[in-house]
Amino acid sequence: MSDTDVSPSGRDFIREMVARDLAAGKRGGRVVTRFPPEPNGFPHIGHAKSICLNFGVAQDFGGTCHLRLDDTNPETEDQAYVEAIRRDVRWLGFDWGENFFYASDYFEQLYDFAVELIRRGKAYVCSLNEDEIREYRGTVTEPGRNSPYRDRSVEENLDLFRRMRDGEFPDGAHVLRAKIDMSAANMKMRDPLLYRIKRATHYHRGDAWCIYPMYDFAHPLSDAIEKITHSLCTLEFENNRDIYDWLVDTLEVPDPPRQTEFARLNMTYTVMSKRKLLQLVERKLVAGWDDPRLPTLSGLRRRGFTPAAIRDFCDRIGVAKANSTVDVTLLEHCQREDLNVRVPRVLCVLRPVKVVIENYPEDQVEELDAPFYPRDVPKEGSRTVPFSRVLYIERDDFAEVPPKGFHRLSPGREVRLRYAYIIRCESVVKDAAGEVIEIRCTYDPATRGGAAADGRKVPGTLHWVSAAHAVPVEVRIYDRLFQVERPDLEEAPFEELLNPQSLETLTGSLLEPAAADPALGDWLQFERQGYFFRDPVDSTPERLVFNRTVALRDSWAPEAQKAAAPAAASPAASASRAPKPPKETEAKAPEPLTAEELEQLAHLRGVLQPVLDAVLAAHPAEVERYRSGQTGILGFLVAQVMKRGAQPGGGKPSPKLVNVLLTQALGG
RNA sequence: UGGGGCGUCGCCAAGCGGUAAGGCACCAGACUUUGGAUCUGGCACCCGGAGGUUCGAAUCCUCCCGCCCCAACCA
Repeated sequence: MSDTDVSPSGRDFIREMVARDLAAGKRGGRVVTRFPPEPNGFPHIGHAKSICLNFGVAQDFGGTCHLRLDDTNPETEDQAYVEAIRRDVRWLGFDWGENFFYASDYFEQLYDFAVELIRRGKAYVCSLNEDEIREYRGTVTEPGRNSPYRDRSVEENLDLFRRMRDGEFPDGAHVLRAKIDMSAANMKMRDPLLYRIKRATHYHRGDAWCIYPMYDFAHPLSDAIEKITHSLCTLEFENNRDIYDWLVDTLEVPDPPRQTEFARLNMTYTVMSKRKLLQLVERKLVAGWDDPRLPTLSGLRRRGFTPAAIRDFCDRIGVAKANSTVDVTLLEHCQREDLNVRVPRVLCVLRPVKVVIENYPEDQVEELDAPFYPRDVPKEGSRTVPFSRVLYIERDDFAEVPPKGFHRLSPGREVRLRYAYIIRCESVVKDAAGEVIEIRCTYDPATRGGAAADGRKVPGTLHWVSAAHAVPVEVRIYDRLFQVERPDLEEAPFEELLNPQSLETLTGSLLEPAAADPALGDWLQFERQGYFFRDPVDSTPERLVFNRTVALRDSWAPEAQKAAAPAAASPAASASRAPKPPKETEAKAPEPLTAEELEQLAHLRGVLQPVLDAVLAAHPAEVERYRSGQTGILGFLVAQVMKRGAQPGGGKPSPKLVNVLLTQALGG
């Protein structure tokens, strides 16, 4: 990208900052970012925000973005997570090229940095135990006390640190600490720990090390090693920035990277913390990391969410510093928008009820033409659907006693079967329990294809399948995992918060035969239902399994609610939305003009009259709005006059006087 | 409580002293062989609150209120 893209107002405050840095000639015009996950869990959509940001900023400014595993704690990390991270970043559509790194590959350099810190008298080996360290740290309101080991000589520190590395001491015997300030107001600066002794096998380095650097030490220096220019992280690291700066400055790292924080993503009806996700998986409240109800990228992928939709979502939520929780309906909207324009429509009856067309010949089968796409989707393609005497329609599409506003089938009413015929319900057959098990209908042979030749209006169109031709499939209807909007704010156990309807498995669904063809692709829209994705794990040619990615918008659902609970709709709800009285614009006592100003005013009026007239003439709408009481717009008009009204002498007119003149001109 | 950050529509979010963008959600209507899609219109006289500066304040100043983060040998 060229310099012309360095605009003062970017898409977000981070891009603005990068643009400013570039414009100021900082960092030799380079932009290098990094996505630095710890491989201790599966990436989720919150990570996607960070991935899109880091790779996106690099892309926008012609820079590069590294993928670096921040693997400094061997106890929680695993190679399996590394694979998941690599796969998911790639799946999202980003490419780190050659720039794939492990912080653990820097352990030797990091060790050297630590030695250098000791040499400069800026780090020491502390032999307090964990509890003592905590105690010496003080509290948020009281300063800490210096460790008794703080003044060890450089030689002693060098020797001890060397022996820590050599494995001469048991775990926890010593730590390396930065020598900063035990009374710092920022708790993070009270001699933070840099290294701890930990005999654990590292998934990547094996047993090569028994001391491991802490995040606060490893992260900034890994950034420095990779010559990162902009280190973007989430808000909870704001306090850590002081250490970051202290380290790169104390070690005199050339052209040091700088850290900038942004708000992490939260989303309604789900949890995002690794701890809670892990808990859901371990307690088997979900089927695994790739459970389609989880916000993990593997879960979303299995559910049928697409990289394009997730990237679009990340674009739309923005990047800012305010903690926020994004409405999951935005994600759903992005997904529908992506699939709408490219997915074939087919007919699938999720919960079937039998329909017999009494006047349709027993053994007749017709092949009816049906396009895959509606007229507003610019794609071609069609198939035929078999029609016969015995069909199935959706159970919900029939009501013996139709609620108000019901457009579907009920006794005596007509309805259109999509691409087929208009039928009328003549009677129903019930079982012993009184449940409708069969709907008896007649069809109108003159309506083949679904069009009523006589122009008669049919209120509803239903999806259907032919009993003899339909393919049985399994359909998994996924819904929000939690029934509360903000589960992260609740203290109740998961069991009470989870949505019992988050998964409904339908084993008796019936798919039209042509739709079983895998050549149609992995995504299908089941008309009037939603977008579905062939389950990549359980679906086989013999037993098709579809996951509902997202339902279609349903403008009947809210109506149906009202119809079901008519008494609940009280007019009281609307009362609170009564029109507010217009705010009293306190007519500030017009500040009296001085005699001098009065004199100027007369003069100004003479000079400015043409300008005033021109401005008022040029902005009739604004004038109208002013006259109708929207007086705030006066500022706009003043600005217009100021712009055009440079006086002959060159000086700008006094805005105060322009204000007065305008007010008068407007009839004030 | 000391320090750091943040408060603009139900949810996100622009705004950088001169007419409160946009999206999602919601509501109404048009169109419709998906109660889908699309289109049109409606949704903040007001920016956490109170003062102040200014011709003019969401933007500047002062005070106050609320929320988040920090006292792991986690990241």
